[in-house]
Amino acid sequence: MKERKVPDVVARRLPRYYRYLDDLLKKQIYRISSSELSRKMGVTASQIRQDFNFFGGFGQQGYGYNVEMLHKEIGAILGLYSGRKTIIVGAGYLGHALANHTNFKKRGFMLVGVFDNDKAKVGRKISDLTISDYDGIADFISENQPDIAILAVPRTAVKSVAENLISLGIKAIWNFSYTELDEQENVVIENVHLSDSLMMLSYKLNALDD
Amino acid sequence: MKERKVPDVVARRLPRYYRYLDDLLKKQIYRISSSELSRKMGVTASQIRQDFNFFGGFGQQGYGYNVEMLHKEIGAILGLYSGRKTIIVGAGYLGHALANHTNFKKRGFMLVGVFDNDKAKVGRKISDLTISDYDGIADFISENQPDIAILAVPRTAVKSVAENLISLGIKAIWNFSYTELDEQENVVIENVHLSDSLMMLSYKLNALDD
DNA sequence: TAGATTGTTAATCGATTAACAATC
DNA sequence: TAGATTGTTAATCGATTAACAATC
Repeated sequence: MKERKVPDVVARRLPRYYRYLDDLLKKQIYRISSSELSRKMGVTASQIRQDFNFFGGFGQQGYGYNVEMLHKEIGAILGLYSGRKTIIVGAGYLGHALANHTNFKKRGFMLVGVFDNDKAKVGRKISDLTISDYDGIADFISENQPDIAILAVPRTAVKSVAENLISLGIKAIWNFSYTELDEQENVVIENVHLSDSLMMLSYKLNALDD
Repeated sequence: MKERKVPDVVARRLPRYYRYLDDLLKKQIYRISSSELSRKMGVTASQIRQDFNFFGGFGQQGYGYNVEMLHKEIGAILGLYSGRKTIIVGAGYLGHALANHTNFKKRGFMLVGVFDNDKAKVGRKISDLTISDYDGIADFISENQPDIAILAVPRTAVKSVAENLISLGIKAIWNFSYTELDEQENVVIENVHLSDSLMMLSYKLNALDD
């Protein structure tokens, strides 16, 4: 039951633990030891125990970990299943892909709106929602109070859209544009750089021949 | 001019350096010191110099770094601009989004084919390519010898498609499905877990209120 | 109880930062 | 040359691993 600040490196491992626990539940495995899990995940049992103990003792000596309980605890730490209202801004291919991302609902996020400034798109269906005009987003936000905005807009629009959303009360931005948004007081920014990932793949591919 | 093995943590910083150098060139800045760059990027100058020196001395005492040269060197380390032939498997929204990803071409990857097993999609245009039938992929690969495959297929199909592609000679897989592909001898796998990123955002949002 | 496995402390390893001599 | 800034070594810091006592 530690109160030390959680190192970033530990926090960033949580989603992966969560996925593996998901998997175990799907396979109806309800109990696991740190050493079994370490074999599955390719990390050390020591690291697993250290990591979990940043958040308190989830295990039991002589027994191991209860998968359901651990899954629930880590889900809670990650803030899942709290029904965060989420909107998507930008209904291009990426916006569509993200709207249809099934894990989304499964993780307890509530998609409540999709917006685009292209009048031709407004009114069309995306997943089970209707695309709304970006012009009306201020009213929508003040009425529905969503927390999270997913930005799938062209890079030229990102900065101004982000500023607008933040001024309207959005608390977290998941940004898929190449343009990196800077950290801000009281707003969570998560920049996804798909091209970084592709460059790493390329790097590893290059290294393969050495 | 070191020959030490490059730590993973250093390699994973390269794409970010590359992006910042891109930016500098766009702003017509052709010379920069480690301390200026450190201010821009929010890292220490020491780290920047250490990182670059894993790959050899790119700078000049008393002067700093030549941005164009550094950009080119890091690009080469990342294996960019080598015209790697790339195919996309799965022409859903995500496949479309990735095909239209402009950075893609800009980084020197050549998109040479898009495949889907849905006959209704075959023949349609995506970016400047025509969607081909997945049934013909073996012939295509043996003829064109692409290196990289981007997998944007449903999770149920990932494992079998990946195995098939590898057996046909694909050297690298950029996998967007939830199902994680395991490392393999002589094949580069890069798993993109979008939901991990969303979970981290959620975690940080949760932590905001503490 | 005996066996198993955690929680936690201590040891090791590696990464980051600081400092400065080399040199453009 | 004098000033600036790198490349690199040494010091510090933090993360990972090992070990084991606590305990279910």
